[in-house]
Amino acid sequence: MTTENSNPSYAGDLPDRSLGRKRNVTLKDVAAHAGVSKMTVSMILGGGSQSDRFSQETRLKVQNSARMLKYHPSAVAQALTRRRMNTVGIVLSQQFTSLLDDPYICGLLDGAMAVNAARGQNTTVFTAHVWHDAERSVPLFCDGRTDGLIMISPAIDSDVVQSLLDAEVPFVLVHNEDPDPRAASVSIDNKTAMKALVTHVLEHGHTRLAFLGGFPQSRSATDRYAGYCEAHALLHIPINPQLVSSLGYHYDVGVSETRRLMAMPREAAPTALICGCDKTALGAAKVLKELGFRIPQDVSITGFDDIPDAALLAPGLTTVRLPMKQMGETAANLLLEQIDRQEWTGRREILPTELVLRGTVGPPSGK
Amino acid sequence: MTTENSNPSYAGDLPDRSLGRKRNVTLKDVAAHAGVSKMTVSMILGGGSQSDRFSQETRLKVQNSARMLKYHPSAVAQALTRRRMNTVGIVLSQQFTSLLDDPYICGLLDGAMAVNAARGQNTTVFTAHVWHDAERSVPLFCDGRTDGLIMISPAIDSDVVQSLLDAEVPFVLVHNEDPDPRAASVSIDNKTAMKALVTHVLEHGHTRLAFLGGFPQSRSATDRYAGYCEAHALLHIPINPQLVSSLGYHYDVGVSETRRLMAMPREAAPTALICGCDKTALGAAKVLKELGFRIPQDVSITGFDDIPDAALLAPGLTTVRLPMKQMGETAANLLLEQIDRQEWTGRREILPTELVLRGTVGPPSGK
DNA sequence: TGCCAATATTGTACCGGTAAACTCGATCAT
DNA sequence: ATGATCGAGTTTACCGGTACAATATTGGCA
Repeated sequence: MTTENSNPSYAGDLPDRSLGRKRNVTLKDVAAHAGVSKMTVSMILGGGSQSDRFSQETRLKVQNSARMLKYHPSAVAQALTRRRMNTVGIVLSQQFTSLLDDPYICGLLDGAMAVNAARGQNTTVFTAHVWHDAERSVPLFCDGRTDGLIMISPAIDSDVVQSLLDAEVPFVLVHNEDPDPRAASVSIDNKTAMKALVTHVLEHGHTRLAFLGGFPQSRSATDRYAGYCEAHALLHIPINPQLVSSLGYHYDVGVSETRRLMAMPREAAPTALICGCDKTALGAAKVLKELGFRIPQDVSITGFDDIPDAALLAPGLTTVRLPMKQMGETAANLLLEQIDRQEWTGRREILPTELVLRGTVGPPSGK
Repeated sequence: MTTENSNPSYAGDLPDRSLGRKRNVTLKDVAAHAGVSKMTVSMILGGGSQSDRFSQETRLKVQNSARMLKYHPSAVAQALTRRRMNTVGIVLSQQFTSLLDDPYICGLLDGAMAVNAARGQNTTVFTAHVWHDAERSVPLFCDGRTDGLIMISPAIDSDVVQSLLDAEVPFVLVHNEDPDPRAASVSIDNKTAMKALVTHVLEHGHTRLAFLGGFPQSRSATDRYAGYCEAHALLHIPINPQLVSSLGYHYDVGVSETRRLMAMPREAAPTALICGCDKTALGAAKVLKELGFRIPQDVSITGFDDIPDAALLAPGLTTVRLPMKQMGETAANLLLEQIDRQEWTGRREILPTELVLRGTVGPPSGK
């Protein structure tokens, strides 16, 4: 008799007559509906070992009520007590539209998300429209909506880094040109990669290799240039400064520089074009074809990045593949470790790249 | 004398000796440091009209303390009381990597984010890896970390939509093939767009237009096909079913179908290729060139979407531009309206597209 | 002198959860 | 018989903020 009167005082489906605000179903509602206390519900639905402590009967009662009322726990309330949102933020320094020019970022995001998911963390992505404006973006990063950040950007205002450091928010810099040594970071080894690529070209017998580099302010650009130089030094081949430029990573640069270079007298013109990135290479290839040069019979050409279009070029572009996915994974692991251990490291990871040999490099013409 | 002893009992810079957990600076800390109550701090830092009620002196004192202690309000705690996170979630149905194949999504994101920012809302982006798995993703959407959602996907499991509806989470479907009528949605007018494009081609005098469409399960594909048909009907030109296929929106489909079509006898082969999307058109164009057909002198060709590569084709691809940015803006506005008014509409917005006439359409050869 | 309004500030009760200690009856070993 | 242990929940006190009502303090004015 006494055991029969469960759900005694619950009023039934309340249609929420508080006109204005929307009321969510809370633990308390479920508790009332099931005729138990809040804690009981919390522990049972919270899952894990906690729910073993309750009788089968109670457990079912609670689970039923939760289902009936369509209860969803509030991540916000949970985060408040647990001091943990179980969410990692990824910050992009660009608008999404310009992601199009930086396709590898997507691979990076996928890698990071996969690791987060595997470790039970959610991922959210922000873009810092007003990147330079620390006032605007930093609060967003420090307000507890994420437990840590993966910051993807070649350049970050030192103010922002300082704020993050001050706020003791765990974070990892990815693809940063010159990361703050106090922060964890993940980068690639531009110099070694370019050195290997240029060596590969030199070994085909070329001696006049043009270099269409990025802006000299950019660390990655100078590193790549250093790789170009080292490869030449290694094989004792002199560099002709006239063949070296540093006008940025753009399709149009490939176009204009190639026009300039190929207008040089036959015996001075380069027989190979080392482009700072694939987009430049694509621009260069287009001009080469227009001018009637065959690739690689007349002129060899290389890129850097391995964007999707690189494989579609005919012949396929010989280039360097960046380990995007692996960078994302490394960053996520590095971050989650910091979060779990509650200690900030300045560890710097530098990942190796991979040479992708396709069809745009061959021996120089006449050999 | 009495006014002089402010900050009486505050202990100074506490180095947080609670070993384990990280303690954030809270309102209480600032209050103690400034020698006022929590409420005073909350109201002053909360800004707006509230802070006028306090004396200049108190205000400065509080602001100073906040700055010294590097106080950042907890978005989580604020959200709990305000019942509002001031954050809009954008859900992508794909991995980021495949964003590369869908460049227009980026424009969409930018448009939505711009509106959100202008209306004082933050934006966060999720991807639903396990899209079909409602169990996994729905909790994330209903747990209060966002105030509403913009769901970008051609197809959404009806379970998910139902859950969202049940949870009374405001949301807008974007780019959805066949949106639930109870939900707000933003789409484009595929049929009208394709009709205009095909009419444009027919008006050049073509009579054999191949159609390389998407899968017939997809609403957008059937709509585009309907546009193709209507244009023919309007100009009283019969359709040859042999020239129509529906093998999906892929580069490779463009390649293989074009090979098939152009192998037909001269007087049966199409003089124009209407491709379901730009990628297909790019594949088709490549084959056409390989086979020695000139565009548009021998064969005309059209795309759909206006991806960046479309403009780089030589000659530039005649295609249809989707109003990506505007879609994002519309979606965001629709969503924020729902959030503000706390009422869910099933309003459906259908946005017009724009014809982009470049160089791949001309009169059929022989005319 | 005393009362009211305006000014400046504080106390209290939540928001929706969770950790940890506590209750209460039943079972168990001694 | 008797305290100890155990099973099955419940109570209390927060987490870090905000809304609202309550409380000093001051000055003006009849």
